[in-house]
Amino acid sequence: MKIATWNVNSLTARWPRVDEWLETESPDILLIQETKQTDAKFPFDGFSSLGYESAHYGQGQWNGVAIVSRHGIDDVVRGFGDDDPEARIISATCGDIRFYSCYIPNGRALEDPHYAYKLRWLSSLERLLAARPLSQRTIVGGDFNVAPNDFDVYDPSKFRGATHVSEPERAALRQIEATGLVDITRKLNPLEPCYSWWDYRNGSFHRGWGLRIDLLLLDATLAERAKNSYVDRGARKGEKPSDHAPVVVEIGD
DNA sequence: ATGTCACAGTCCCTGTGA
Repeated sequence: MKIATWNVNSLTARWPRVDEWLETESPDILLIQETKQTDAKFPFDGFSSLGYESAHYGQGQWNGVAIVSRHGIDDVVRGFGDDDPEARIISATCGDIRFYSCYIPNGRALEDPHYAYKLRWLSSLERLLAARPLSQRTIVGGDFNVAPNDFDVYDPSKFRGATHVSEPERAALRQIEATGLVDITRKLNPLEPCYSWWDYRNGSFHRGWGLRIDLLLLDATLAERAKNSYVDRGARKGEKPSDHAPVVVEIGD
């Protein structure tokens, strides 16, 4: 089983790259964030042509999350079931695994109301995941907009006082992991940074100025079966790339 | 370098978000 998560930064703008990537890499499941389109615009037929079923929680101009699967999609749930107006989480069962595709709020700045929203949102995610059945095989993937540790940041000195690295959001992420989930890319690559996002500005990608903020969290059973995990940096190159690269995990039977 | 990309509306530029 090959599973990937990818913030595509507009599926409308990125469809040629997503189409090409699915043809080349042929993952079993792709978790998508920032589709930035309504359900009416979502390319269900395009995914179908590639052999995938898909489910989308779209909003329009901003946000939007999806699950694309070669193994069926059942029991789709959009949002937390609270009053959150933004389309940032969709979950579904594909085969015998429950998948969650998440786009955590950016936060903007520590003093911005959006940062408080980010912390509330992470708390909602923790509650949701803490309530899952112990027997449920689970994969949570997405753009967390949190770099778990300083090793996940190309130059921590440039991020003092910024979002993505603050202790409250890192603590919130640890609480999520404490429900029984493993950050599989870091577990399997303790010595490689594995950055997944590079700012479009400043030539950041070519300078290696990245952050690891896109994560795949696996329950302990799946984590034991995981063989390798990597960032597909090639997808960040070339014509009209997203500012994020796909993060992949391969799981044995 | 405050250096780019994508979106919608004010609609071929500007403001917002990332």
